[in-house]
Amino acid sequence: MRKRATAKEVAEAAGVSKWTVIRAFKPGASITDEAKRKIMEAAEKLNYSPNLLARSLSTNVTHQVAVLVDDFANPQKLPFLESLTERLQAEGLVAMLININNHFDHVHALLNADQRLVDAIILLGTAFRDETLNDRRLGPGMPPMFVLARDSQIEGVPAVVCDSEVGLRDIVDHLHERGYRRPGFMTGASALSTALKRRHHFAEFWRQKGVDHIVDISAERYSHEDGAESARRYLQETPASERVDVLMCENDILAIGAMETARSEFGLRVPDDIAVVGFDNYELGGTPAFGLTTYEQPCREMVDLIVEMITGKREGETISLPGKLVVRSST
Amino acid sequence: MRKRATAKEVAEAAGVSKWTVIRAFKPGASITDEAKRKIMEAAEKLNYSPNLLARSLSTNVTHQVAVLVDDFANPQKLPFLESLTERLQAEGLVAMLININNHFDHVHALLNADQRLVDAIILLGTAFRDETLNDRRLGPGMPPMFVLARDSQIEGVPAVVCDSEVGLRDIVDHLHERGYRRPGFMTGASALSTALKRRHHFAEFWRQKGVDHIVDISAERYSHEDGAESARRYLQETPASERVDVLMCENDILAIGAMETARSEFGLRVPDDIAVVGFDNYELGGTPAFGLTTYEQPCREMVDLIVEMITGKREGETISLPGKLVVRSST
DNA sequence: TTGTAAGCGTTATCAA
DNA sequence: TTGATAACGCTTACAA
Repeated sequence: MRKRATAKEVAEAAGVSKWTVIRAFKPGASITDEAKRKIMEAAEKLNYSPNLLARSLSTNVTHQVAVLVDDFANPQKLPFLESLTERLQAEGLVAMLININNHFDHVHALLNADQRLVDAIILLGTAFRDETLNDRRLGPGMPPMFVLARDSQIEGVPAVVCDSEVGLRDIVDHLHERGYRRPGFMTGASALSTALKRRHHFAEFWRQKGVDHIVDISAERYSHEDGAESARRYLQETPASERVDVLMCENDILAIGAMETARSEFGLRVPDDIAVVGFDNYELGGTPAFGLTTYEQPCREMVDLIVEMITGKREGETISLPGKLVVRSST
Repeated sequence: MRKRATAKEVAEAAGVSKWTVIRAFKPGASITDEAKRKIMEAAEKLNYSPNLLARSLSTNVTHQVAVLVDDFANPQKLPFLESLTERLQAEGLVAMLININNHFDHVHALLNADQRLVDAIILLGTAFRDETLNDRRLGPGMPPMFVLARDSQIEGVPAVVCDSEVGLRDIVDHLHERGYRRPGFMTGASALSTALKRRHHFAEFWRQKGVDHIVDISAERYSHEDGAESARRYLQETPASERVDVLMCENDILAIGAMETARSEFGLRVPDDIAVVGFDNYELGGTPAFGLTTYEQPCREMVDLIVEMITGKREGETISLPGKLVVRSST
């Protein structure tokens, strides 16, 4: 077991008390330059740095934030993780990445984060069932929770999301203008509130344009294989004349899977035979091979807001940010 | 500030001493069933669970592992993060995700992990400069380090990597058999040892087949835009008759960028006019649009090995695992 | 089996 | 400015 130098040892080496050493490492503390110099010298020699664990035990602040993720198939997670860690670290916080996929019990993950005294818990786009938070194992004293990139109607849990209402209106406006009139909607896991909400807005805006019928297609999960598979099923069982002329998919990965199947297995031209729209603006959707029309989430701004809430620079509240319609060749 | 119940409070509620409470929460401890029952009851009522921070301070074991990542542009990071967190959590460990991109000082990240007393540090595919570890700020008592998915010739730092020698031999054998004779190699950041090594093996195996000249193309970073840009430059300044007939790219993302540019901007057919090979077997490379021939890293096995080393179930040593050639339509 | 004392390395608070 | 005391919540070792 490695051994770290302690403040006490540095104190002895520098000929002061350990409390003076502590002060030397505390930004605004009152200490003479001379004492500080001696201490820093001894500290460097002994390779001392404060033990953050002990500090946390005293202060009850860990500067750790748990980030719960359940869906690693969505490449959109990566830019979110990048921005999030970057912004957190800039605030002196560090992210504990917690995988809550099927293998793990969500409640257990929350309890574990609690036992580690994290300063906050972020649910990053997780398919969290609202009931989870009502589990009796979860006491009242949990760390503050925040939802990022997924709707939360959980009372008292602030969420920062991309405004699906504005987004879908923009999309439907665009599609209608382009002349599409037989829309379909592909969901990834339709039991989730986010999916339902997007589906709802999509239908609603089409209704306002006089289009009442939306074809529903559902994929199991948010992977391009599942997108491909559900598109395949739909195209197989639907004669060409009755097919949708535009397929809106809940995210880019599903859209790419659907688009690829339509093209390679059914010989359909995109967008002439069938147009495809995604959501998220995943990087590769923009390559010429796909040219996917999509809606871009304001990832950086969303992360900024969440981190401001966590650090207390901003009141915790649910915020919807508008994104940006990105029109490409698939529509 | 929220208040957690302590062992002492539970002890009072259950009418025992706090040490008995501790024992009730310690797996193999000697305690009567009756006492344990009473304690668990009181604990549940008070919503008590052990404070892991305090435990760590005493035991000097945090069950936390720092995972350093610098390149979030590579979607391959996601499956690695997924497997890694899954395996670590199965062992009762949790991952601290630390972003060490340009904005952050690598040495500082290491020191911070050290101050948090992490049990180990994993460098996940990071472009770590070997000098970093020689920084004088880094004392001898750092937590054990491990390199995952990138070569490390750092003394005493075990690495688990995909064997690039075997991989490149398989690739070159395949390409030669297909009749390609004018190979090119695209690196993402050629100063890195991994890139140099792959490039070296690629050239070496071609030499064994009697092909001595390799065209070098270098991209700035590992993004599909950079892959596209460097392919564009090369194709612009090279007459069709002198071009490579196969382009091996250091990873799939570069390959996809290059392939797309060749097709959409230069009207080249893949693989007839130019074949393209990637490395990693990134999920979307397999879609019909790309059909990218690539080499698959044994992600799960690699993670398994690293975690076994971390938990001490296996001696720490550098291990190269063979991957799997995945032949698709791009060659 | 259970209780006691000492210690982990810090911080907060107060006295000097 | 500095030193001392108590506390954070747990673990280990030992005694009852």
